[in-house]
Amino acid sequence: MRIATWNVNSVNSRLPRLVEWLRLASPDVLCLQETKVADDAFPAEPVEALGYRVAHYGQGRWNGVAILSRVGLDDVARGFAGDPGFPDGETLEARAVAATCGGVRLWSLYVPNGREPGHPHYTYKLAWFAALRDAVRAEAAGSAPFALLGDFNVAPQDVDVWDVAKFADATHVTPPERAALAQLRDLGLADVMPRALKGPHPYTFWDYRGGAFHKAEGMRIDLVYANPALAKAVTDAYVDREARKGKGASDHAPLVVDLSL
DNA sequence: ATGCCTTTCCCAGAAAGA
Repeated sequence: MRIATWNVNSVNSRLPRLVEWLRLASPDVLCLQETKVADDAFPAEPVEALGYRVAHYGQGRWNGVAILSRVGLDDVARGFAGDPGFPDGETLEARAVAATCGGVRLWSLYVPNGREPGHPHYTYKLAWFAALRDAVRAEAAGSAPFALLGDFNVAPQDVDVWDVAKFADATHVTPPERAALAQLRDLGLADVMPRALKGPHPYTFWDYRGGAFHKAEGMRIDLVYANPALAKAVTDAYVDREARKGKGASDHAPLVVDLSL
């Protein structure tokens, strides 16, 4: 079974590349983030033509997450209890969707950016992590394979950014954000470390600006956090940086995990 | 270096991303 996660930065803008990549990589399940469409505007037809079913949770201009599966799509959950919302609990954002696919429980996550330390969005990011942890605790502890996949918007370690000195006073590397990841791992989840297809670092994101991709100025912020039942089944994991090349690419590359369940 | 690019809203330029 092949599962994958990809922040596509607009599913409509990325549709030709998404269809091409589904054909090339042939994942059984693909988690998408930043679809940037409402549920009724998701371009399901070309995806369904390839044999996938779609669970989408979107809201239009921003955010939006989905799970595409050709091995079943059961018990879909949109959002989670305790989501703090932004700017308040009256305004929930479409950042989490879950489904059970072929007996594997998977969450597609788009963690809030945080903008800058001390910003209300940063406070929201940390609260969102804490609520997510509580919401998935029981599923993670079960005997069935389980994983959180998506754009976590945190680089777990200094080696996960191209130059940590450039991130002084910036989000994605602060101790509270990394502590939020550690608290997820404390649920018994393991960071499924991908191999890089080129170079030493399995980055998953390169900014559009300044030729970052060609200068290898990337970040590993798209992650797969797996419980023991899933982690022990991993046979391979890699970042498909080919998908970041050329015109019309997302600023994120897909992260692929192969399982022998 | 207060940007660099890309996307959305929708047609002008702001907001957001990370």
